[in-house]
Amino acid sequence: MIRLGLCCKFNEEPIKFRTATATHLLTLTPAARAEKLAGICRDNAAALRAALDFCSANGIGSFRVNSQLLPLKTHPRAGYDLKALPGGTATVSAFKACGRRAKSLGLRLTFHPDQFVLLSSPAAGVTNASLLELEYQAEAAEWTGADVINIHGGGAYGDKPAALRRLAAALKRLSRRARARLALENDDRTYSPADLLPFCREHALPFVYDVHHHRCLPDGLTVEEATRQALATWGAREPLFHLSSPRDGWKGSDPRPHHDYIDIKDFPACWRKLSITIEVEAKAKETAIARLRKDLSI
DNA sequence: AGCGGTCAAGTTGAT
DNA sequence: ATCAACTTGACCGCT
Repeated sequence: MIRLGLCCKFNEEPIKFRTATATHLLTLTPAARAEKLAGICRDNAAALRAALDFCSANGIGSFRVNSQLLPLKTHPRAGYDLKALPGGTATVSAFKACGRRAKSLGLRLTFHPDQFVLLSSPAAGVTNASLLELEYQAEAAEWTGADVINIHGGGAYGDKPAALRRLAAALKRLSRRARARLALENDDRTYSPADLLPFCREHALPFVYDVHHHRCLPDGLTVEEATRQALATWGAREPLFHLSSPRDGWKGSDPRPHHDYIDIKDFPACWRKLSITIEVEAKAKETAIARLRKDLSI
């Protein structure tokens, strides 16, 4: 019933995704730069394949793909087209093979663009860069069969309704494949479930419910009520939720940093019998999922 | 092999 | 003013 999801990387299992820095790449000749990027992308396709097989063999039903799968893909000066890199066509094929592999294993894949992807920003440059990044991730999602690209509401800029209006306008600029995968998640600073659920209903966007963020930024909704409303935004699709525990406990000075493991007391009782994906945001990664499976007896 | 400085990007709130 | 936090420390040049 419950599908547990691993986020981006491994704790003990030696599967690594590579990246690169723009500063270094820009010191290289164009040919050397292309070779370097080609090698990283090829290795990352192999790492993704290994990640899928590991998840399948270890009771992990979902894997979140790192935004740096194709590092610096949309960087203004170091950006590139994978197909134009040496061996790029074969690497695209390798990503598509990952998609077939995930499907045959029954694994769900997701993307979670990082904090710089903001569709509510008043700065046109920020929005444009965000749209470009979302289109890159949508293409990678299409290759690999990922069905969700999950982002936050972004900043409030002193006027939350105005920020949400800009977000709504930006949605119209997305391609079909990006728009069809987009989901919105509550954060722990600015956008609570109560802020985003009406917006998601209005724009037919699924809502990714992060219960840790909700406990850090409460809004009057109970966990049960937020859960119920979040489920409804997914229609026939499998809902996606997030779970983590506070590093220093709920009475610590800052409840937001994530713990290595999930404290089973933080697992909402009302989630137990749902058919959902729960992405486990615990720093001990697959080790934490193994422990949580034990605690849940699944 | 190991160490330390560095790394594309935005926004918020605690210090 | 600085800094940590956010899905994640990893890369790179030097010794």
